[in-house]
Amino acid sequence: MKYSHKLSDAVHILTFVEICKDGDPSSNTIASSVESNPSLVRRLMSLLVKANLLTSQPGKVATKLARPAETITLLDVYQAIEDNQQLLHVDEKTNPRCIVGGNIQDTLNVVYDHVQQAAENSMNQVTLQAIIDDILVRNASK
Amino acid sequence: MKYSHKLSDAVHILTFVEICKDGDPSSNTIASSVESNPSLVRRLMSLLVKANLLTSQPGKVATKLARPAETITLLDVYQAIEDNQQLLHVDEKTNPRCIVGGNIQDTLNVVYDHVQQAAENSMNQVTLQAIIDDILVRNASK
DNA sequence: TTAACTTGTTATTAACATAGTAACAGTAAA
DNA sequence: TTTACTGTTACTATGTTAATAACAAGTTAA
Repeated sequence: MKYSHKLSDAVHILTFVEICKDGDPSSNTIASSVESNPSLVRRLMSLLVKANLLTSQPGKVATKLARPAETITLLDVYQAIEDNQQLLHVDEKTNPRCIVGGNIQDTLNVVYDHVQQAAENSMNQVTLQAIIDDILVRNASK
Repeated sequence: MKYSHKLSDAVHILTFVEICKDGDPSSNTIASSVESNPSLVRRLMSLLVKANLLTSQPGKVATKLARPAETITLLDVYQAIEDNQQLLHVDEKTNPRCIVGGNIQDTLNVVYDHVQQAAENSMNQVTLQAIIDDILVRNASK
């Protein structure tokens, strides 16, 4: 798919768990909010648990944030979800016998790393709490 | 593809045209440096011409940069090549009747715009000339 | 003019990542 | 025991990109 929603859906899950913490944070309920299916949600939740952003108990509907929403950033979620964390990718198959083909990979890797750093810095400045607050404000002003 | 090489290949083309400007900038020659095929290269070149980064003449091997490499940035190439210019994408199919699903799209769009801006600022600071210089330095130190 | 080459474009196929779905073992609780 | 949930795996469907082929139109040289 051109438009990967994994990050957005993962943020959605975390947000839902916190905002509806007195409700029913089952994968079925969350899936109906994401308008996806429970299995997909569970797969993402599994990654979030492994990254220590969520806690859960097998067989029980007991999902909670593993730590306060103020301490979770968008970057945390990004790194938990995206197995390939690079936004830009070099072409790894260029002709090594050409001046350009033989060096451009290293050159672009450095450049792309800077772009990545800039994007990640931006992601690191957004907390889950800020996202939650914004959602609540938007909801209140409807 | 998970790893799109379009941007890298486009930079490769521009770099090749400039570095090998006294040589043969035909799509065949460039394709052998990119280790891709001439048709793919021509398609990318077509986009670069439309974006006023390259000039060419039908039927003639006469491809050149449309303007000095100092005035072309990675962002220019990115915007010329990537039809969808967003690096991150919101899930546009969330449940509007849920507090979270009904507001998270707007919330994330703002957040993602900031990330995009940070990435594009970084891309805008890299000129094609800087990339060319780096390639030449790397090549000289081999 | 012809022949060989190029660009620019379109169409088709192949490769592959992601979304969606189904299934099932294991756990918890009534 | 029955029900419901989690966590995981496998499979299918969908959609994007890479790769390839083909061809009209322009250029150059013989």
